[in-house]
Amino acid sequence: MAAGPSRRQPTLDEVAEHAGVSRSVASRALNNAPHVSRAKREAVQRAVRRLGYVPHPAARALATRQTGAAALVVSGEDPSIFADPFFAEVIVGASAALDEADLHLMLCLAASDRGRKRVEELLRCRGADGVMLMALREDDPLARLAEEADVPVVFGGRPVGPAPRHYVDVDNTGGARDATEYLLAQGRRRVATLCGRLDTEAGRARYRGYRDAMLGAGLEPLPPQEGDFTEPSGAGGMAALLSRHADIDGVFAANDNMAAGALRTLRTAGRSVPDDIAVAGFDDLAVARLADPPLTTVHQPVRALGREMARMLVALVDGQDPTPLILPTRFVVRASS
Amino acid sequence: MAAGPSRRQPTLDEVAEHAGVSRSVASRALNNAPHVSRAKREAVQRAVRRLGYVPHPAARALATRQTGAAALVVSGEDPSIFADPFFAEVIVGASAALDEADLHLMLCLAASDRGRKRVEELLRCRGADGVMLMALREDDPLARLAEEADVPVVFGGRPVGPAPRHYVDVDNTGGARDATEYLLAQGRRRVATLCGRLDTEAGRARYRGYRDAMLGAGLEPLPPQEGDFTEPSGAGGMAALLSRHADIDGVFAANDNMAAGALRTLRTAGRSVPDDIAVAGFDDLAVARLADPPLTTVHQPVRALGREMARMLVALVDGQDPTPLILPTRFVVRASS
DNA sequence: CCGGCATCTGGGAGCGCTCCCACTGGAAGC
DNA sequence: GCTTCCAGTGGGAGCGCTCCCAGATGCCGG
Repeated sequence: MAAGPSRRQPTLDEVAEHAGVSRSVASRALNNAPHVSRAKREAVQRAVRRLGYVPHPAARALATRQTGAAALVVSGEDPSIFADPFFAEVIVGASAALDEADLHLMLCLAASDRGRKRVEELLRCRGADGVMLMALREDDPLARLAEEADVPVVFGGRPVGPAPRHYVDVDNTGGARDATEYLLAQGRRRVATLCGRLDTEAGRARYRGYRDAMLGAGLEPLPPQEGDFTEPSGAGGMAALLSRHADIDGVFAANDNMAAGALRTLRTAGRSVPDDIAVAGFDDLAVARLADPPLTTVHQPVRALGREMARMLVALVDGQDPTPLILPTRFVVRASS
Repeated sequence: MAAGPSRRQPTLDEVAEHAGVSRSVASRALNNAPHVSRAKREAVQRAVRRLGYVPHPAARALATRQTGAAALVVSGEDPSIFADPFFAEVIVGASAALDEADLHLMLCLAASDRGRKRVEELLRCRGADGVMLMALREDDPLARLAEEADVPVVFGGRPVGPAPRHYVDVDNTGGARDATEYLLAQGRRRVATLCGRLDTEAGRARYRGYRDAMLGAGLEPLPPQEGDFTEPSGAGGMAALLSRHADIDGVFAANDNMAAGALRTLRTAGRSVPDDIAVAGFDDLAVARLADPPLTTVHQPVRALGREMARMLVALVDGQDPTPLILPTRFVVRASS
């Protein structure tokens, strides 16, 4: 804005003219392509600097059929799901990796119908060179659309159902098993789980980990108390759990939010943590450290998840065929167990 | 992917041919422009559906000189700044408002040098129809670049220095004053502040609010203990404060993260909250409720902030000249005071 | 001394869209 | 009856870039 002389941006033709070369040569020089003499290459570079030339992305996109952008789509009918700091970390990782590949990041919160429609268009018209898909639920129409679209797609977290060709996930089952086994090793016997949405693969996989650990110890798994990965659902779930099984002495929550909710309910109920009941979570985001007591939890490398999704997408865009990636989790003991 | 027949997307010419009209008519029909007979308009719509036509964004962008996207730039040398849930909320709000205007959201974390350079390019080549700028610090080069760029710019939170033409902010000073006055009204007399970065306007404004309240009560403001809006800086700052002024009985922290850090330090130091020391924060994000004790804090409408930034930007893109907007805060009393 | 080859070079044809403009024909105005 | 007008129409010229290809130049070996 300002009193800025709103003069048109210089075009490649003008650069070429100033450098005394043809448009073709200027273009080649700009893209570090061969077949340009040293002298002309430098002349072009000088002209670029002098004129403050910046290539027009749309023109380039039209000619190359590449947009120079990757999209991160977060599904879910409620936009609040995105407020989970989990996604912020994913974005930090993805953004860094995309920066390295000189790709811009488009963020699509496919919450409203309108939002979903726009994502659909994006997929079909190649509005981005590639798409990262997250937080899909069972039968999410986005999954089918993505598979059909003629665009590289990477899933962040396996969707429910058959595994897609390209995805990055963390070892949900292993992490949940580790956590539950730890609780059992501490001598807890009545261990329940506040599981996450069972229409997500993460929710299911973490529940499987809990169940496997229980069965492995010769114990009967308690029926899952399902929540939606939010703090209130953890608090409510914990209350339900207490009323059904007054004698539980351990809880594995499918994420830290829910574990924090459980802590709140337990505090209200006068149960002491970890003396009466041990609590373990999953994620190891900021809330785990801030909770009182600090949460024993399964650390998942969220930033790396974002980074690896982006890298896989870049590889895909480059015509490679990367294999799915499962990132390891790390069990972290704090005061809640 | 799949076995998808990677056949080219249909073009507008093909739609026109199928509908038995010229490209011009098809274009007009598509854009709901006048001068198209009802019959042909419908014929075009049918052809669009039959062929599954989606306009090519780059071609459209090249012809109209509009990209159909708005960028949200978050500055800061450390990408972790973005992990603050504050930004997630801003994004939810902005995303919803942009959806309504049919604009895509590009997210730029201008952390690395590379990232900043790419933002600069974005600004100069009109890679987006408008730009929202957040988290600028004093003398941030992005501010100057944005002012010079021939692109609508909206600041999220006033930057330090002269007010820009277009910005949305919250009433930082008023909120901070409310909080401090409340502490004073409770009978606290030695009230300190854990202020935020003083090279940001939010940090300064909240400190001013604290200072004004103290002076208004005839008390001498304590020298600000500066932090960087993170939990650790709140914890460390609180420790420093305690060692310098053992007798303080109230603390206003410039945000909830720092207040949470303060709570942690106070717990360790054996000071009871709110009995020995009352604590108030700013933001009212999730952490405020989760803290123990839950935080008395200044609620700021973060999602609305994002929404209004986006709306202001849309207005700007539409050629209007909106005036700056200051959103009100709301003081929320919880157990920490 | 000339064909052959590698390196440069620039003209031109797109990429898929919008939009200006010149043209048509029928309704309205005198 | 004629002009005047305007909704409706399609041709064509861009938008700014890439990339193919034909031509030009220099240098080698035969």
